[in-house]
Amino acid sequence: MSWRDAIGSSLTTADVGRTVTLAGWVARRRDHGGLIFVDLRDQGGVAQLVINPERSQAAAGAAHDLRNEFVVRARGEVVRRSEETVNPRMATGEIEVQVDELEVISRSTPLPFQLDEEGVDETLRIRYRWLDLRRDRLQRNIRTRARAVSIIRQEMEAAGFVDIETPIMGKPTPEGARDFLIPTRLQPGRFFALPQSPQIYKQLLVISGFERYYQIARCFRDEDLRADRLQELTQLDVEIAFPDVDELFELIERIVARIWRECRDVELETPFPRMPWEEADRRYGSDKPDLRFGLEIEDATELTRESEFGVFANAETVRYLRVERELSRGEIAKLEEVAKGWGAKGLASIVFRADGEPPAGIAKFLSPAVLAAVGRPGTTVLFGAGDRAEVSRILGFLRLHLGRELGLVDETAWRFVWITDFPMLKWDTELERWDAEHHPFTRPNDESLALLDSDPGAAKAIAYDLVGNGLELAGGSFRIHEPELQKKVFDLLRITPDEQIAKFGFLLDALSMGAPPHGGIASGIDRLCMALLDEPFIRDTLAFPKNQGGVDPMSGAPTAVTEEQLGELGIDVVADSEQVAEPS
RNA sequence: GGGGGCGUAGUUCAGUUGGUUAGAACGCCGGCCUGUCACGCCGGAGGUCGCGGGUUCGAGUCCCGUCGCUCCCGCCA
Repeated sequence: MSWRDAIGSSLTTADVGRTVTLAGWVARRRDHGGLIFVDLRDQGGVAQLVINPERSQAAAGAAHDLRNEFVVRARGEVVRRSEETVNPRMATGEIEVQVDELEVISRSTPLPFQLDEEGVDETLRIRYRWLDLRRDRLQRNIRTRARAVSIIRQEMEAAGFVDIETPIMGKPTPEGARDFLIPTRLQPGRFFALPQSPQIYKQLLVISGFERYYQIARCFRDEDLRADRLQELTQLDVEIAFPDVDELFELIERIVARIWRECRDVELETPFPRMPWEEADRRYGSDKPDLRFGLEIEDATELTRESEFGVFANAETVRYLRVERELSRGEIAKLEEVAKGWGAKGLASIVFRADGEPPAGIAKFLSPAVLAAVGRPGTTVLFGAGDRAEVSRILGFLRLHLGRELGLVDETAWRFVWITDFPMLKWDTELERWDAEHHPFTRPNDESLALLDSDPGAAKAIAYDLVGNGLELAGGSFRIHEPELQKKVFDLLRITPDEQIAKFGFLLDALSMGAPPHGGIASGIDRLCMALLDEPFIRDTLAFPKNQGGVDPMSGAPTAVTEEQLGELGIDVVADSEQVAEPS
């Protein structure tokens, strides 16, 4: 009787006394009594066996076929163990088991994709996520994430923080990201919103006397997804009374260092360096600089002020990147295309030849003194000219692009940095008004208080981000605890007194009833895990992610609902009928 | 809202200047194999080339439209 003939019934007869070799033991899972592989190929298949942790000497438990065709239960005695690893992927030859009993529990249909295959279509992977999660990589990710969260809780508890839940259904906030809205049958025509963050609640809790609050909170933002951005994210949310920057930084550093130590066996150097926002913007064109490579942005505004090149002479800012290579015309043209994709008008360049030939590109418009200042033999200089913020942004993107393209990034490095002294406001050119850089409750530093009247754009906030390898891993600020100052900032943001009361009246009330100075920080755990796990996609730090369109290909959510459901809520769907889904 | 890339078998992909019955690997099905370990060997099934239209004697290949996925810009207090 063959293995297959026996499917659906017990295999005990044919296999009693038979010796089979376990094709591998996944060492990482040894402590969990996890999966191992049993080679039963002489009977038509390879089995993956779950060892019962209580029976370390014997193989017992449910198992999956390597091709995931059968679930079997086996029982037997380990007859040989070997530390030798013959096959790096399977870790073969480690254990041999004398199987006494083998029973087929159930069988599987052929799988929609092979688990040892790379590059499987995203939608397919998410649609069959229960299979995808069987991959070693995903198993590692999810288990490591759990360990990281456990460490976070241990450290927060040890530091005396109180874990407090806040409502998921709250008040819509027109500021900031778009809200996910929730209608309710009891109040037709009215909506709750899912929290973008527990920001106001945590401030209220500190005002209540919970002077050290934390929560691992779900946050929701109805914005476009990216490789490193989710609509539904999990963050460590922290708020304290009488805040101290050093204390907050040390807390986060302690947690991050312990996570990297215990999950990656990497010893991070703490404290992390600090860099004012202006410096990050000037040197790296970013508020989340990737410090794993150099290629810093240089300034040439004054140098080229008298230039014959009108674009430079008239520009507010001229900055450049000097690449340590002579780029070809083709390469430069390609870079220009890429830069135009980011909104650049062009990309002026000069190639400084190592062989002494005269520099090519726009060199003829620049004086020898300028050329000598910016160029080195065997390099290419790429210029950005125009509005300061725009030049900074474009060259920042270009720097990252070149870092990747030219292989400048030290992939083995861990470079964390605190970015501090963010501007408090940014000018919204479209709406022609000031907008909060962080959020409207962010406290200006003492020197900036006076600037709120005279030069709001120059005001600096007590706000900070933790950046790791170019990813924003945490961010926070001190908050405004004086109702008068809060109103003043609302005024600056063009929120009318009526709106202030309608939207934030309860916060202003709370601030007026004895609010201590307070501030905090929040860290996106999904992105933290992304960095921790070297995952290029934040999706793979989650068990059940959605695709880039915000759809769950597994369940099909979001779906249309019935007329009855809509009727109860007092909702009419009036959107373009082409775009509205039919109820399923 | 905008830009780039992709869409061919269950999966990952190939498909030459447009040219006969669209290929490979893995997977699947049948057979053989008592030490395999990406097992091996023999045989087999499986494809509306995303969808619609057009050009052409002839379209997987060229053109237009459309849908989906993906990466990016905008957006993400």
